[in-house]
Amino acid sequence: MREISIGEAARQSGIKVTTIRYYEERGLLPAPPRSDSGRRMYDAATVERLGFIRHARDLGFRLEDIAELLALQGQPGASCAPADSLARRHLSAVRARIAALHALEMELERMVSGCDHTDTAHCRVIETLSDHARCIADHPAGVTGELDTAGARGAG
Amino acid sequence: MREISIGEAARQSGIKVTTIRYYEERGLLPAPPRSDSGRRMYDAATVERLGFIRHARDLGFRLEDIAELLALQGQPGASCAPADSLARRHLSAVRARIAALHALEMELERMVSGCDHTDTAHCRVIETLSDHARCIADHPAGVTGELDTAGARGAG
DNA sequence: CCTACTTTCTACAGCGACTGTAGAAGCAAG
DNA sequence: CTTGCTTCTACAGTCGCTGTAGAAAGTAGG
Repeated sequence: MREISIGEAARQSGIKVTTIRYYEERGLLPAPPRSDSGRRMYDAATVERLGFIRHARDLGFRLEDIAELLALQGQPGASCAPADSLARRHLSAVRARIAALHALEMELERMVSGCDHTDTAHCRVIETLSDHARCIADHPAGVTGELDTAGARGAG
Repeated sequence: MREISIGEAARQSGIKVTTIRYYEERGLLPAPPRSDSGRRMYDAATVERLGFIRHARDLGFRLEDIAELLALQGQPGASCAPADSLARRHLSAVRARIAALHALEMELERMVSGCDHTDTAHCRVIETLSDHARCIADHPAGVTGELDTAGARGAG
């Protein structure tokens, strides 16, 4: 199974053609050999690598971190401490994000459940937003802003 | 208290000067009158409006939705159904996001807890990523990709 | 008045991870 | 040959800002 086209690689990995090219540009994939007419020709190993990337992306890792994980994967003798540490840091970020979203969830719940659906002059939603008394806005969680796009991938 | 400078408005609302200008550009704020030398002069009502925006942003509403909420706020007789519906949709998005992040959290937990810290050849983290057997990657939650930046604001 | 510092102004580039567009070329089938 | 799909490059757009550059205007102290 040599000579896999970019379209075929996309089908096998579940990553779009344009995204594959983007990963190459960002250094996550080596520049592959080209056909006479200039088309990218991939091998099975590269498609494997794409699977690794997809899985890591689905877990919300950033491309920069994925590059590091790929590098670690390539050195079979090295300590796995960096990979472990990276994953743990990411887990912390995910948890912080969940906590922050829980706070939002609660305030949003209070907002919509308290609305009696008459008109905007008495709308709880508008009222809540207009009233900037202290609420989550004043202690905006310890979220570092790191984790943002996890899980937002389309189902293809 | 007429003639509030942009810097003063920023201080009072907790929104940065550059962000206020950005909101104006995006149509969330009306273009304010200018001083002789061309500087923006705000009034108390606009600072109130900024407070509304900040609160809504802290709750994770998108600027486009905030513009709609602001418009609704401005028509005291209108039905609050659109605002209510918007808030409910947003709450659903937040919940979906939490669910997706919970799935990530669990897989990340399995990953880091199973790692025995020897070397990358046996690292559970690397292994898990390399093995693209079915997992969350294959049923990537019903997250629409809508909600992403909520709560990621700095503590200023 | 002069200097130094701060604020404000405009306009544009950059972030992250893509997605979409435009226009050209290659390739396979009818 | 034509049609239609794939691939190519290069660049703009998404979202909600943030940062930069360079200029002008304001404020405080000497």
